[in-house]
Amino acid sequence: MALAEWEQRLRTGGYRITPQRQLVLEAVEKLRHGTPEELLAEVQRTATGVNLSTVYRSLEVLEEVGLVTHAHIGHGAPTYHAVDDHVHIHLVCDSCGSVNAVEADIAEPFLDQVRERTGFITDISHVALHGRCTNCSVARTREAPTRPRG
Amino acid sequence: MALAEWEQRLRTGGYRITPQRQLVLEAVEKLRHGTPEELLAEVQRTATGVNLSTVYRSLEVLEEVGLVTHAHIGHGAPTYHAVDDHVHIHLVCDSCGSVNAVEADIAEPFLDQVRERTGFITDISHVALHGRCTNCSVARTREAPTRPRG
DNA sequence: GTATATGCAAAGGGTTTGCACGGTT
DNA sequence: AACCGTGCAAACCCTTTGCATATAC
Repeated sequence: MALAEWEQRLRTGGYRITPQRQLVLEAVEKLRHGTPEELLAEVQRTATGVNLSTVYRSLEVLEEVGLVTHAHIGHGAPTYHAVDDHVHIHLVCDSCGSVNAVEADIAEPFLDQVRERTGFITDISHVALHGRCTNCSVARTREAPTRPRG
Repeated sequence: MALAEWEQRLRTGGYRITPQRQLVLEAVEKLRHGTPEELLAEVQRTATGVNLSTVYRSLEVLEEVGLVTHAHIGHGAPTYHAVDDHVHIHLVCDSCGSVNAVEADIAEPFLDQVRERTGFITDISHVALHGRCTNCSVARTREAPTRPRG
């Protein structure tokens, strides 16, 4: 039988096909985005014996062969998602902690300019942008908002 | 005698003037940018007894009253700098780890657009952007570059 | 004198690593 | 059979916290 896409990718990268890697990939696809801990929880619904370090190692391999990516949203663990997912920029409010999103393509002119000036090719979705959401910037004109670390 | 600017700021914020806070602030200004560990080392050139947790607490207070800010550049500790410093965006290469910078104001049109669409006010210098520097994106057309975690 | 800051040590979250065992090829 | 991948436990980095003591006000 024909190998599935993900199997091909692993093979081509010189990696083996293992149940753990398959489960981690399926967890990423099912949850659409998740931290290593969250993915472990999902994986363990099927296979309780899987270890957190295996999830980390699997994610590293899956990312290496282009099946998943990760983004840094909050200050904690990164979130992983399947590569075919819709690309967006996360906007994290340093005041209330809320997370909003905008289409990544509105950054294109800016990123083109960065590349012209420096040659740097930016993966804008890799890290969330920080600042103040509408509510908190309005509130700020009245009184100091809450202040989580940034 | 007149209180220095930094003393005023602390007072106004309801904080006390302490040698530790002064030393941490001076370390930030001297190094121009540094991680908590690096700042501790600098502080300890003058006062060996100062503790790392005091540096963290001092930075938090100094940031609260607007004397310092921090930015997330690499994956490790954040770097602190004086508020009057030149504002720039850091560009971190996920392939070779190099860090470049561009003027923050080239992002203005983009950030205006983000605000129009979402109301979100972005502090673009707070987190470094990730991607590939000139060298590594050229090299990539020939062979796979090194791959530090992003 | 009283509230705040500090030092110390311990704990915390997230991640990586060494090693022996088990599974894939 | 050879090697890669896994589980486990320990270690790691960075940061926060509880508590007793010291210090700025």
